[in-house]
Amino acid sequence: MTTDFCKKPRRSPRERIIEAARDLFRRNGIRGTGVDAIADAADSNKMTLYRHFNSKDELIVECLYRAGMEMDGFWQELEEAHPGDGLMQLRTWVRSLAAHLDDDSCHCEMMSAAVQLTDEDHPGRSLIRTFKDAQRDRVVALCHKAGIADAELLTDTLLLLIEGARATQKSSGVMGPSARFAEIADAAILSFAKGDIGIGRRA
Amino acid sequence: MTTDFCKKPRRSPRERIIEAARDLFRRNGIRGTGVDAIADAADSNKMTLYRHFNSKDELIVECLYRAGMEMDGFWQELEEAHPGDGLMQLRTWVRSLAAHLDDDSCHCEMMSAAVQLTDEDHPGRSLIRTFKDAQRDRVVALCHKAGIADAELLTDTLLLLIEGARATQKSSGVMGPSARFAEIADAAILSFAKGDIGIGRRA
DNA sequence: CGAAAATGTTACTGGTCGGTAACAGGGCCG
DNA sequence: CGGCCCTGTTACCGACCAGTAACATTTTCG
Repeated sequence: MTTDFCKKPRRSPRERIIEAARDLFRRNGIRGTGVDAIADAADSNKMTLYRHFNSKDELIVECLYRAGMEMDGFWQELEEAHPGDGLMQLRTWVRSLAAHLDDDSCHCEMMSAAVQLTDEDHPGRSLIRTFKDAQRDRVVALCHKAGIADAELLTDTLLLLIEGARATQKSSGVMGPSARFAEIADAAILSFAKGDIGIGRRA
Repeated sequence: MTTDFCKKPRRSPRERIIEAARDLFRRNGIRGTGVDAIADAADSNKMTLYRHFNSKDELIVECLYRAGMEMDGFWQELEEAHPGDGLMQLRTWVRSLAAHLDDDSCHCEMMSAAVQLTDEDHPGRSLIRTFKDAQRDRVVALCHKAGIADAELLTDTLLLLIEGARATQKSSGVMGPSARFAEIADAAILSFAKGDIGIGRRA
């Protein structure tokens, strides 16, 4: 029996493949990543990959699903951290997103996929759409709970700022407009919370 | 001599190739578009393409350059339409961008390219960066001329909203948050113009 | 242990990719 | 006219792509 004191129980090939795929998709793009490279990075092989996923597209969908689940988990953490305090959840959400804009590993898998999956019928597109709609509903509910008058308007304002921050970070770098995202978004939240019915528009 | 009453002087192969490339890049993505398809769509051939561009990457850069030039031309039109009136130029700019969010042919070539050109050293990336920096400077100058107190902050707010609207339109559709972009952005401009020093924050 | 299930290895297919060589027209201008 | 430059055509290259078949190995678990 060999010493196994440093043997970490390796995750299943399936998990390794998904994780490797997400990483490569982020770094090299979806179309720029071949299944061979994924299998290799996962320390597995192409056959095992195709035993778990009928096609590369199916793997793409699974990756997007995981990304969505992670976001759902984050929403849950926010609720547990500030139970019932919608305003605090909103502000913490924004602050946390802003923290990810500093490094280059921007986790905008949904947006990236939306740009790269040009086929209108790609199954990943409906998943993205469903996730985004659900996220919008959730933020609207949170705004309502926070006592925001026009919850939908603040929601759309924040969603535009967030996606804009992610996109701008990719094109203008970390010192571009996205550097002031936290400041701008938080000001918007506080403005609406104070009774405004739009950016700087008093009721 | 044949009747040439309907003979439109065809543009040069070079122009046709660039135009076809931009169209295909928009519709099928950069990596999803092959040079054969470009040459075919341009009603030309691959050899002529490679006589004008040493590589596909060089063609990509030219396409991005054209996109930037078109934007520059639009800024010029704005100045001519509302000479000296920075505030009006800003608002018209926003309104015009919003008008393009309704159809699916969203002209976010820069953002799309920034996502798809994953190679950090791709020559297109520096072009995008330079263009975005110049655009930011221009908007800042316009805000100053419009008498905005914190010109930089309004600029970054607008840039985030704009890029966010484009990105959101691709992931959430035309009925998503981008549908209210014009309303949100115009409110931000008016808020800053009224003396606010941030979204809803009075001096 | 022993069998079944999961995983790994090698080699292969047909197709597409970016890019090139050799050659054949075609319009323009002296 | 005759030469020249631009354009078009065909065929090809090596590399990579997604996906599969056949077989060997390891892991899991009754």
